[in-house]
Amino acid sequence: MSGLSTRAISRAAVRRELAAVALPRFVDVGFDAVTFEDLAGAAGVSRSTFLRYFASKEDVVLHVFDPLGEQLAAALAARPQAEDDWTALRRAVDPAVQLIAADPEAGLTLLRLVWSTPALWARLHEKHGSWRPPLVDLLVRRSTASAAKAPALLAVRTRVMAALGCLMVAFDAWIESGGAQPLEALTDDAFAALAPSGAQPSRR
Amino acid sequence: MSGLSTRAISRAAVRRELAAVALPRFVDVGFDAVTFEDLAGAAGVSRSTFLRYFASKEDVVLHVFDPLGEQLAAALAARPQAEDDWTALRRAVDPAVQLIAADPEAGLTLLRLVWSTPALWARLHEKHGSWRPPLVDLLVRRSTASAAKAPALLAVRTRVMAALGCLMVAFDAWIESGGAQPLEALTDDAFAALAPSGAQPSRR
DNA sequence: TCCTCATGTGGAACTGAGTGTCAGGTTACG
DNA sequence: CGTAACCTGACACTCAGTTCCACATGAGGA
Repeated sequence: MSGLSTRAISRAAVRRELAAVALPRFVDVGFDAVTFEDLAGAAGVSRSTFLRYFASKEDVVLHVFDPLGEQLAAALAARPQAEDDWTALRRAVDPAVQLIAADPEAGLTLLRLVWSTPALWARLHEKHGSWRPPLVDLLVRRSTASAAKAPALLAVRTRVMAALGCLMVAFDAWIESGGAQPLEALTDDAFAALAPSGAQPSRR
Repeated sequence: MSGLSTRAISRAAVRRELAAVALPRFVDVGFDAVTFEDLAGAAGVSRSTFLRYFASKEDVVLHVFDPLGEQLAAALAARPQAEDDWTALRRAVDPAVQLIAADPEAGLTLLRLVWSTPALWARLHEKHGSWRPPLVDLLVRRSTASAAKAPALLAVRTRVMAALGCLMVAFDAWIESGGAQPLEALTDDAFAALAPSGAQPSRR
C-alpha cells in the first residue's frame, strides 16, 4: 500500500488542525501569554494530548519549517554541476521562498509572529544550523567532482551561511514592506548584494 | 562622584564569581542537566540570590557577550569613512575576535559549550539580532555622508548579516581545529570568501 | 462476528525554570 | 548615628515539559 500508514496520516491531520487553532491565539494574545491549557481547551482536547503532538510551544508554530531542511538540500542537488555556487544557492533557497510566497496572507502572519517573538526567532535559527551542513556537503562534493580547483571548506561554509542570511534579510524586508514587495525579488536583491563579481544570476 | 556606584561594582564582581563557579559544572555535567539549585549550592548562595543575578540559565553563560553589541558599533564607527564597507565590517568584528582570542583556553571552553548546546547557540543568535541594526545605521549614515551613490538599505543589511555570519563560521572552524589555527586568520579567510571586488573566493 | 493488541486519550504526579513577595539583615551616606 | 536603599533567603506560585497509568477505540486476524 502507501508508505504512510493511516495512523501517520491521521496524526499529521490532527497536527495541522491543532496548529490551526493555536496560531490565531498566539497572534492575538501573544506567544508567551498563551498556555498549553488555553490551546488544549480551544482545540477541544486535553493538555496531555496537545503536548503529545508538539515537542514544545515553539514547535506548534515552527513545525511548518521542518521539511525545509531536506527540501533545500534536494533543490541544491538538482542544480547543474556547471553552475557557480552562489547561483546554485540562490536556487536552493527557493523552496523556503515558495513556502511563504505560496500563501502570502498566512505567510505574513506567520513571519510577523516569529519575528516579533524572540523565542521563536531563536529556534528558527537553531533549525538553520541543522540545514547548513548538508548544503555544505553537496557543494563540496560538486566541486571535488569537477576536476578544477577545490575551494576551501571554510569558503563553502561561509557562502552557505551567507545564503541563509540573505534569505533572512529578504524575509525581514518583506515583513517590513507589509508583503507589498514580491518576496522573490527581495531575495534576488539580497543575493545580488553579495554576488561574486561578474557572476550573472540566472533566472530559473 | 564616580559613574559606577560601589553597589554596581560589587554586583558585577558577584556576577563574575557566580559565573566562574557555574561554568565548569555546565561543561562537566551538561548545560541542561545542571539546575539552579546545584549552582546555588556550589556557589554557596540561595537559589533566589543566584536567580537575582542572572535572568536565565543561558544568561549565566552568555552574559560575557553582552558588551559586544556596543563594542562592535564603536569599532565600526572608528573606521575611516573612505574605507569600503566590507573591510570596515571585518574590523568592526575585531572586538568579538579579541574577546575570545585574548584567553584562548577559556574561549575554547566557552565556545565549545555554546556550540554543543542548542539552547545557548540559539540565544547567541538572538543577541546577533540586536547587534545588527546599529551596525546597519552606521554604514547607512557613512554612505549618505560621502556624496557618492547610496547603496540600497537591503544591500547594507545583507552585508552586515553576512559579516556576523563570517564571524560565526570562523568560530566554528576555530573550535573544530581545537584552537590550533589562529582565530584572526580564520576570520580573515571567512571574510575573504565573500569579498566584493573581483577576487575569486576560492583560495588555494 | 468476536478477540486482542497496538495505539490514542485523559488524568495525575512530578521536576525544574522563572516570577513575585516578604521579613530581616547589611551597607552606603548624609 | 540614624535612615533609607539594597541585599538576602525563604516561601508560594505559574507554567513548560516528562513520565506513568487506566481506559477507550479501532484495525486486522481467527
